[in-house]
Amino acid sequence: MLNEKNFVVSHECSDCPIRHRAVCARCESDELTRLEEIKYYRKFEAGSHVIWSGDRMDFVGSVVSGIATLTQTMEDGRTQMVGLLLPSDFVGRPGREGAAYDVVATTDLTMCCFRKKPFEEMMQRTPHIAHRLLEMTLDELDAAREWMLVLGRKTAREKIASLLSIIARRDASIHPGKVDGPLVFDLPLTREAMADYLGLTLETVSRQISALKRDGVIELEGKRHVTVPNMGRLMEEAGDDSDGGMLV
Amino acid sequence: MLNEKNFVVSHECSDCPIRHRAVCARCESDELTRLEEIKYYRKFEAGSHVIWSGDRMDFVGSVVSGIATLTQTMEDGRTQMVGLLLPSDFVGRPGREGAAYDVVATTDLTMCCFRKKPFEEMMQRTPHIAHRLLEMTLDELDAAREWMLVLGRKTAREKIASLLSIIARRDASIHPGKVDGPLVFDLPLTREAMADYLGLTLETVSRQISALKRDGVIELEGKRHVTVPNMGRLMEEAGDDSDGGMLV
DNA sequence: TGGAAACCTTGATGCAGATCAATTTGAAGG
DNA sequence: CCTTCAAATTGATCTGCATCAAGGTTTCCA
Repeated sequence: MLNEKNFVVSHECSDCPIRHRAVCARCESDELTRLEEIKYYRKFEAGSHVIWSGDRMDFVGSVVSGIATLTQTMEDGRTQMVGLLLPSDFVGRPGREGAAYDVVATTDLTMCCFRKKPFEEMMQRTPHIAHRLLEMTLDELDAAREWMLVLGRKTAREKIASLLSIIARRDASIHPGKVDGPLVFDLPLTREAMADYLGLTLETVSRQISALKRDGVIELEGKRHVTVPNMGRLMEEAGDDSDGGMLV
Repeated sequence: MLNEKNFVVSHECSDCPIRHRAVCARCESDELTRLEEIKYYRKFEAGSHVIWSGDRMDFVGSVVSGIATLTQTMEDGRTQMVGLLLPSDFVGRPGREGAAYDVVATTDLTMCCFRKKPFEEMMQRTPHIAHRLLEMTLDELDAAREWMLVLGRKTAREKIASLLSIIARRDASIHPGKVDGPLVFDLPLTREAMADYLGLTLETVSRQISALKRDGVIELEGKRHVTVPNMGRLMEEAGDDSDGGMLV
């Protein structure tokens, strides 16, 4: 299971986002080397579980490519997505034994992982890694709380617009350049997964997407390919105050 | 405004929860002394703002007594509570300039504060403080995500039961002893504040509380004084899987 | 090339919770 | 003790989303 250790990349590494987002913002190169020693890659098929809620979780890591979701489920089967993991997002709970949620790959997924024990030891030795993790956890907390407003107070149409707006902005930040003009992207989620994120049913999601399309807020080609001709308009529909912060 | 600095207490201090919950789990006494030097107390009247969303926030701290809430508001006035601060809870975002939410005292409130700058410097010098903060932030993240399930997927009755169950458990952990038997506490929130937490209207909150009372799940004396004769029953009503974790 | 399975759309109907509207309760202050 | 005002309750009605149901599309594999 835990194989592919000692994967070596150059220190200018660009294939592993954890270097930039999670850990190595200000790393010295010998720290990088130590990280390389405990680093390995894992691949998951679309639909498979990365980890089950409650299971022992012996790694931390970040998404290299693909999409994963964090979900909670009640005994009777009602489920709520509590997080969306896009490339460069971090997963893991340093200092915690078990996983708190199901982590599911919704597309084929590659993750860059570090075994938890040595990662935690490295955290002890290099304080700025702990700071970077605190930073990231605060970001996630902000995103979760922003999402509480969406779940608690927004209408179905606003919820859909909020989700599209998040995905559009995330996508735009991954493929930079082309600052203005229409945004184009593919929805990485099924209607059902969107419903689980938004606290709706898949039928309502479908209807509201059709409505936004009918009203010219978005254009759809097939079921997944979206064009947003006017991002400002979409954000108005989401009920966001003007340019708002990054979610998720 | 920022006065009462250099408040001095003995190192066996029991009046300031930050010592135990936030910072000083494993402090050496000279670190405690340094903390004493930047520590001060602030009092707020019921209904007043501790901080406004977006304002510069130059302190961190923890609740000594009273209740505060974290809320977000949309332009049209819809509001969603995103956190509930009970005694011993920590507020503050080390490394962040501004406040992300309104923090409002819902009862008279006393906070134990540390000026942010020196607090952050102390964090640099004493790694276990950073670890403790990461720990606490992960707890808050869990609570926020647990609450996303409540907001997105639970019925009004389940939402009320969930909130009562959180408050009951928090209250029980503050006043320990009396392990079993009925739990008794006072609701620290108005019906409207509960509605803002639960994504409901105050009328629905009132109706569902009446219903839980009618069905014998809780007993009410006046509008605020609650007795829970059977905690297990309340948690069933909340839809929680058996004994579940601590929220908030 | 055809058939199955997964995914999506659209329609009809029902209901939980919102909204609108009176009262009632209870605490604070004169 | 009476007045006042915020907080809470309760009722009547409305509506947005869920639910139930019936196709339609796309993908993939035989």
